[in-house]
Amino acid sequence: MSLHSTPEISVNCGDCPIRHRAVCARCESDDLARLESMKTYRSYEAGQTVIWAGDDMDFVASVVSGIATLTQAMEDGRTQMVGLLLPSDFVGRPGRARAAYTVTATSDLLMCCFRRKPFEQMMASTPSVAQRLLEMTLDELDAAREWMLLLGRKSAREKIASLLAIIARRDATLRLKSPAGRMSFDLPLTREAMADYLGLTLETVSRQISALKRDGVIELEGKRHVTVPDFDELLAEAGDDSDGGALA
Amino acid sequence: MSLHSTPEISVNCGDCPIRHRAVCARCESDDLARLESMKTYRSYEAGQTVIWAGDDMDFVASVVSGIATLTQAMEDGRTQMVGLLLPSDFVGRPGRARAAYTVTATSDLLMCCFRRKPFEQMMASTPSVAQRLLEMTLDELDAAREWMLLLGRKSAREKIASLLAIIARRDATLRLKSPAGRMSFDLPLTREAMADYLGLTLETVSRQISALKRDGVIELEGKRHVTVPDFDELLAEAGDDSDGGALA
DNA sequence: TGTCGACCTTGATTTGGGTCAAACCCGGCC
DNA sequence: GGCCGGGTTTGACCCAAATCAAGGTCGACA
Repeated sequence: MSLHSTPEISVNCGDCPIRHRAVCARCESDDLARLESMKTYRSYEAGQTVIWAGDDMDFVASVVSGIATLTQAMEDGRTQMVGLLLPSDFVGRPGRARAAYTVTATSDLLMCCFRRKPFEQMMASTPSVAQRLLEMTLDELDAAREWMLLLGRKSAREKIASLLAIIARRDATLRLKSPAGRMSFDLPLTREAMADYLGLTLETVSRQISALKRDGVIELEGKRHVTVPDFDELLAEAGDDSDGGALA
Repeated sequence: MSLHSTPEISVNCGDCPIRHRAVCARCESDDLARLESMKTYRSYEAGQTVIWAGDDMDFVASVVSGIATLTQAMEDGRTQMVGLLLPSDFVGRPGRARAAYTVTATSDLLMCCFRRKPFEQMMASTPSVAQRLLEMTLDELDAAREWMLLLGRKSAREKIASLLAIIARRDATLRLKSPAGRMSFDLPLTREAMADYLGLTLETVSRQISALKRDGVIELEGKRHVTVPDFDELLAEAGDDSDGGALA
């Protein structure tokens, strides 16, 4: 759709900010050169749809910067977010042309896209790419299972606390700190997107955020900036203390 | 725990019923020989726990026959099933010793176990094993995402209909038929296990099954044998007609 | 043959979160 | 400055599913 390619951007893979975490993390210089020959950057504005579920996709991609979501919808319009894509996360499935989920840019988004066919050939011949992708997929599966516990068994308040803990933890990781004590961060999602993530309505999300604020579990500046006075208390509210909950 | 090894069983891999679907599906005869040197069979009785979340696991395994579940629990006892393991499904994660989920045998269960270390070495050196495992993991991730939509957005009646459709579809696959028209099958799960799968209570499961029966969407003989007069009607009740919903 | 214990069903009641509706906040733009 | 619109909050009410509480069914086993 209305994507505007940005051929002017052309980072050298060696300088790429996601070099050490993305699907290419284990590649040596000759593999990188091969990847470089099949890559293109594409950028999307906040709110734009990257691909619609059911559409054909002639590429697979890594998120370089920004945030995207994977969502699934029922015919009557109910939607559920099934993936939250952060920098270094992988989009698309080698061997499958048709997109299974709708991908939407939640913030401004830059993706590093690889043409499908050459990428698939490389997967077959270069074990390091397949091995890295396996590792990333196993991590995503763990995160999906954590998320299933949240969707199936947690209360609205626990769901909100869990989401805030996930975001706080990720934010800490980016700043190379460990999550503890007093922390503050911006919410990268609207109330509606949070509701889609958590299997709630946006009104319930709003009410529970207000309740957590009233109870002193969080503080708010504006609608998007959150301060957590005590991370452990937030974890207790989330229903899992000593938890290694993953991200996307 | 109280697992009784069954060294007497020692199927030749070539004759194995899951030979063409399991993690070894793509192996040639020399790879198979190598796998054979690291494998042991273990069997469990219905109801036995195979591994507790948090325990160390010195093996990875394939389900040969029977059904097992992966479940996750909160401290207060709430539990959510996060995986349903059918013959050919893989258990464990290469590179990780500590089990992330509790694995329980739902029926009598036979597993083909590979010692971790040799299996991991083989993963590194034999691309066909890693590639097959990647494919299986991607399928599981798709199934997990389908399941997330179910948990987050479907009504109790839709959840039950979805589960019945999944079981019916799997059963048809095993009999090499395509799911359509009148079908009948046994439920491999208790009401409680279904509730854990669907994020419901067992009372709600029971009530909704009764309601579907009352409405003629299903017929019951005893408590476990189900007949679906019209598979398309069941799919409509599940909230997704033209759906390719995967299994485990 | 009786009874024990899983497993399941059904009823009465409660409640958490959904729905509907109104209003607020705030940045952008005329 | 006033208006507009997306995002958000809050309130009143309702309903689907949870909870609490009996009972029923049936196979196993003494």
